[in-house]
Amino acid sequence: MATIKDVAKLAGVAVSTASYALNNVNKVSPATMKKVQEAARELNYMKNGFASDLKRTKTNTIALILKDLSGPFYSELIKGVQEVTIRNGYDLIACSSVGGAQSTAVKFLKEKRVDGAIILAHNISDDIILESAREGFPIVVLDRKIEHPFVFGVEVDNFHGGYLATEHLIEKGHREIAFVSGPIDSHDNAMRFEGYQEALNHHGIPYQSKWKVFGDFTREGGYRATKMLIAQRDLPQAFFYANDEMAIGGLQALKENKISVPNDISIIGYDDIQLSEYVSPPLTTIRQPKYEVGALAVHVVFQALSKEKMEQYYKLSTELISRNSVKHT
Amino acid sequence: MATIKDVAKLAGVAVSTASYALNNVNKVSPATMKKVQEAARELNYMKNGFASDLKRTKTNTIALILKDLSGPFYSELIKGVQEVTIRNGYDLIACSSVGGAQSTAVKFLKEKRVDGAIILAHNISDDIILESAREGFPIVVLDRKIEHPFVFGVEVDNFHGGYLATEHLIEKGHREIAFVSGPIDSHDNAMRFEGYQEALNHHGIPYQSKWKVFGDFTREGGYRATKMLIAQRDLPQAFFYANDEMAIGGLQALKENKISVPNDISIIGYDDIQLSEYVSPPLTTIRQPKYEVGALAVHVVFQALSKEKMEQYYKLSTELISRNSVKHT
DNA sequence: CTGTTAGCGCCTTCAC
DNA sequence: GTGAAGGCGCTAACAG
Repeated sequence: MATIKDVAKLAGVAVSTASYALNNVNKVSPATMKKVQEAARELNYMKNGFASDLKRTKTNTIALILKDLSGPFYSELIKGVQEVTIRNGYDLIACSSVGGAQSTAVKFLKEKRVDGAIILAHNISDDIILESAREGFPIVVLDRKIEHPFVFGVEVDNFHGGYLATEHLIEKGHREIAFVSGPIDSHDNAMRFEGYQEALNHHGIPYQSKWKVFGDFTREGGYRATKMLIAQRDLPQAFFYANDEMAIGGLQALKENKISVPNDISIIGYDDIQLSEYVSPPLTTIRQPKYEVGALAVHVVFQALSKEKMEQYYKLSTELISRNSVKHT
Repeated sequence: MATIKDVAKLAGVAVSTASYALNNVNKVSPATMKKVQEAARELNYMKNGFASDLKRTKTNTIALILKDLSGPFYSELIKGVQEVTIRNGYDLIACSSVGGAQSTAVKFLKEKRVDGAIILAHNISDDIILESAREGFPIVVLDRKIEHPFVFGVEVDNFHGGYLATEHLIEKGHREIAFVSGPIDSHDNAMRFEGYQEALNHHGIPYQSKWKVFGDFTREGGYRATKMLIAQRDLPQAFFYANDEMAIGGLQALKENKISVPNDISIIGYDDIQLSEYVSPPLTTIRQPKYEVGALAVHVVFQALSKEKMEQYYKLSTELISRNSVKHT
């Protein structure tokens, strides 16, 4: 690799001059400028990004940390993040947190390889975030609440979403409503569950723990949870799945047992992923403003970076999307 | 930010000792080890990743460059890349090429911020790749062919896939088969088209240019292309869409015009994206071994990095997935 | 085992 | 407008 030194030598100038010329600092004569640029081209010179970042103690890039880069769920969110990042002249890299403490994500968090981060990955511990955030390195978390002057939160109102979903089911005449839960360590899941309980409560329906089953946010999990309830021959009138993936798994289980949705049983999901519209029957669900979450999150990062005073915590609202998996009355 | 110097000072040792201790180099007594670690904890020390990369001239991370981070298509591919990368103790970052020459992707390519790259983004020009690849920085391209000692190719056999799809349609009794093309600058698309022509040819069916329409690889494009043909009131017996997204758009157009698939017309897609299975009718399509492509691509990067002698070019095969969008005869 | 020291490649005062 | 020199934070000889 050619370095700036080589370029300077070939062009017959000092390194500093070469640096100025290469960075278009208005300090060098057109003639030398040209000489340097030609030398650079000839040597196929490329600057070493690290060296310059090191010197400037600033990377101009922010990281988006996801549990799993390959999930279809994130699509819209990423788009929001990406657009705003680029519009601000920053670079965006995405990295995954698989591998926990050894993951790429943690490395980026701890080793000052980016200027800020957005996290949606509940396998990254609070501790790591707490340790990493600091002045000049703001972190925004999308799936939890952390008290720290340099960590901010952007969240959708999962409590209200859970409430909405449950109330919708109640309004359609259902009283025995199962809640298919995601992982217990998920804050989002917990809030949805609380919304569910509150709606039950508000409508005078006692909460019964037998109607809470676990599905782990995966399709497979939703399938199994549903099968289990079917096997017990004690079905509720409706299912509220804490996310769409599980609902789709549940749909499958129901179909295999010739239980018709929504005639025999109503189901509702959460997230409004793309598939939900295509599944049969199309899934009634709670839509989250994913794009907005992403866009706002980056926005917050930039605000923090420019040391503006601001809220620590933002909450976006959800919306019920009514399709055909809930009985019409 | 505390630096290693501060840690050394606080622990009362030399920087080198601190460095050794922090990196678990088997060279330092348990006592000093402990002292250093405590000092580090107390100062909330975090190493500066750049500085260490700079020194070692090696980053231990590879980049996956995609046209659009938010596309659902890449899911499986990313998984393949990710698993192999991690298994080799490397880090993976994904970045997008939106923005062309100013994109994050190009920056990473040119500025030696990673040790190798995998590219699936046809808006990155061949020139940039040619300029960037070099000894110690191998690049694997997934969507084109480039001659360069340090760029390698992994491709699925799109020619054969196109042939397979077309032949399937022909075997089901269709002779007038439209080809809904993706963007002209897409190499993948071109190969699929050639496969289509070859199959026609092989079965003695003359190719007619009126049956080639453009859909741009988007759902909207497939919808419009299909509408156009419908408006001309001169429909083929079957459609071969160069990807599933377009096929799904086409399905929509057909449905709106009360043209039944597969009774009135047969359609086949390409890619086997997740949605294809759920659409109605489920889409017959060509499956690409996406996971394998990803896994193989990283594998090639590592081989190149370890200077093994190897092929420049790999080709994986495709498979027909028969569902219900083609007439059964 | 521990300390001293020379850079990695680049940017940026500071003199000229 | 240009050049010399210091240093960003870290690693890895090398010497003790």
